[in-house]
Amino acid sequence: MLLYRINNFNLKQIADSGQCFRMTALTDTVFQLIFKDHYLIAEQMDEDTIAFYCSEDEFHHIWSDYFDLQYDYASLIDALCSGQDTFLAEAAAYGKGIRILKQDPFEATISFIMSQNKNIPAIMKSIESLCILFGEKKYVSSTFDAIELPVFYYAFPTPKALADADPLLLKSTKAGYRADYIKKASQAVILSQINLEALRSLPSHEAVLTLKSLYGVGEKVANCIALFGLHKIDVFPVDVWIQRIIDEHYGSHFPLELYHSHAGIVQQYMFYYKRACS
DNA sequence: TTCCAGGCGGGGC
DNA sequence: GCCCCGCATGGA
Repeated sequence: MLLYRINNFNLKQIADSGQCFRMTALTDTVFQLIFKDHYLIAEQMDEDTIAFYCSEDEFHHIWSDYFDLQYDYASLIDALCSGQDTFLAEAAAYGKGIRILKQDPFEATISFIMSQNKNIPAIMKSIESLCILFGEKKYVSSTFDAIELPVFYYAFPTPKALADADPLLLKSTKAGYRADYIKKASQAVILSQINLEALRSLPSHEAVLTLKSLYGVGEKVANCIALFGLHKIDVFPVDVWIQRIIDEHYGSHFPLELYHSHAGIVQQYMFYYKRACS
């Protein structure tokens, strides 16, 4: 176990922010998280202290980067809270513990294809079902005082597992019409028609354009993959919630140019605040 | 029960 | 380019 002091980091807000679908609450303050084939339990000890139940080595090599611990969120929040935009000031103050996770690009691709036209609880169920049916079963080796760990968990499926998936079994995850999108996107990865890792080195708009070449990936899903799977924090995904905010608070035009390099983080505060308060 | 959900592809203009 | 429709299915 490793105690880490950091500001602007709230596990519950991150888990509820709709950017990842495999982080769940075990208690009010304890959360479990699966990233690729890694399993983590973390606990919010107080506002500025997190307990990571893993080795120091695993923390430094995996979770420190995954949670974006190096980025200075405080400066951004201070700027938003003291700015002219009252809606954004409220949103940033409300969601000040959110961080943009550095998720796996393939996992983000499949997860956000699955997400289309579903609500967040339904997405989480479908993703978990997908992992149980097509992911590798892993066993948890560590034990911790006072926290009861599951005996095993399922890693996110590999591209090959989903490319070869039986269509009926895939549809049993409640993927519905998205099942075909998931299978074709996975096949594109297997056949090297797209190299998701290589997109990291491209400018955001080119990465988004390439992602949209996947069948079933449109503007919104491509933006989410870029933001959460490639950590392109300048992209600004517009879903029905964000569109509603823009219509209600900005006269149907959001001044994106004011936020350029970190528009994706701003978007997350807006999304989280609007959903929590509706 | 009805409406809505982190939308997309396709077809008609 | 824009608009509209159908799509599967669970949550609220």
